[in-house]
Amino acid sequence: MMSIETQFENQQYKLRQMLQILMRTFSILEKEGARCCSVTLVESHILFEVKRYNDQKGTDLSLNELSAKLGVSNSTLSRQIQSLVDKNLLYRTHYNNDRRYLSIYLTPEGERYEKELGKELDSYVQEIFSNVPSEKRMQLLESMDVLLTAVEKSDCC
Amino acid sequence: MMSIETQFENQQYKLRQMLQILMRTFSILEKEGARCCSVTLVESHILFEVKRYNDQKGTDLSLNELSAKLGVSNSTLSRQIQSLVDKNLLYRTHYNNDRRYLSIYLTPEGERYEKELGKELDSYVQEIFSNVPSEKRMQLLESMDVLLTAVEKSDCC
DNA sequence: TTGAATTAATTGTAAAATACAAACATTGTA
DNA sequence: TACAATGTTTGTATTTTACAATTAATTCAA
Repeated sequence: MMSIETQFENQQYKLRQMLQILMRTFSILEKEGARCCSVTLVESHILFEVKRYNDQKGTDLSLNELSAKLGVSNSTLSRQIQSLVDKNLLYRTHYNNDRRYLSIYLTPEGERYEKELGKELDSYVQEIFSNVPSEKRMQLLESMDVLLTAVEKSDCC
Repeated sequence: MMSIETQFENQQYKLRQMLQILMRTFSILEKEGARCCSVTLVESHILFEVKRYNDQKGTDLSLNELSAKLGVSNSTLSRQIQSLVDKNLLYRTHYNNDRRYLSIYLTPEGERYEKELGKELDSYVQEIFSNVPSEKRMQLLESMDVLLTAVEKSDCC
């Protein structure tokens, strides 16, 4: 009979393994989806995050904030943004109240691309979701929500 | 009142978004964990996958199989493996029954590294899991399992 | 109010990762 | 035995990346 502590450790271990496998699988899908829309993985992450941030917060995102969210260095991000500006997918101007900061937001074409990318990913997720027994679907969504909330509460993330 | 179809679409959309955010967060943790153990992200994925495959299947992994699992080209993987062999973390020999294939497996030191990496990630997951209400934990584990099973069934993955 | 310290972003540079195509090695087959 | 097929490696060029130094804007303090 396992002790409560051991059970807890096992659960964590299992969760970690599942997360690892899931992450890898999904990152491959993301790469493929991005390829289809002729952007790189990081570029797709930028488009996604800029869109999400603008929608949710109603304000623009600075380079510093974005690089922290994406886990890349400022210099890398600066060049990636340049590339997206060149492709006419992003606007980048200086924030008027403090001209050190950037205001980054999507061009109309950037919006289209972001939507396109999302659809590409949705089609993968659709397939996966269709393989989830229908009686488990609500539970899955709820659990993912619980997990995300926990992630947001955690200092490590 | 939403139609059933629209509800279904919304669920997928939500699942996709949650997966995207989760993936990004977790990949940053993985990067950090790998850094701590002075390997790159891809190297850590190699160690993880080789270990997992050997444990589960009891046979060694070929380069072709591994590159498909990790979503990188053969040439990239070949060099990454070389680097891990140089660091004495991987063995790479030719499979005797068909000497075209490689047998890849962890050295004792590789095993230690893999375990170390796992612990690093476990500590992150531990924190996240501790922020999941205890009455939701079993459900979360079950849901992740369901999701993984669905992923494995899906052609796109 | 001016100059130093602080903060945000960019750029110079070098190293690492990556993919494609060609080459190499081994095995299967006509 | 020749040659097609399969798995891996290597040549090459491109891309990505980070660190450190630089530039630009702001804040703070004497």
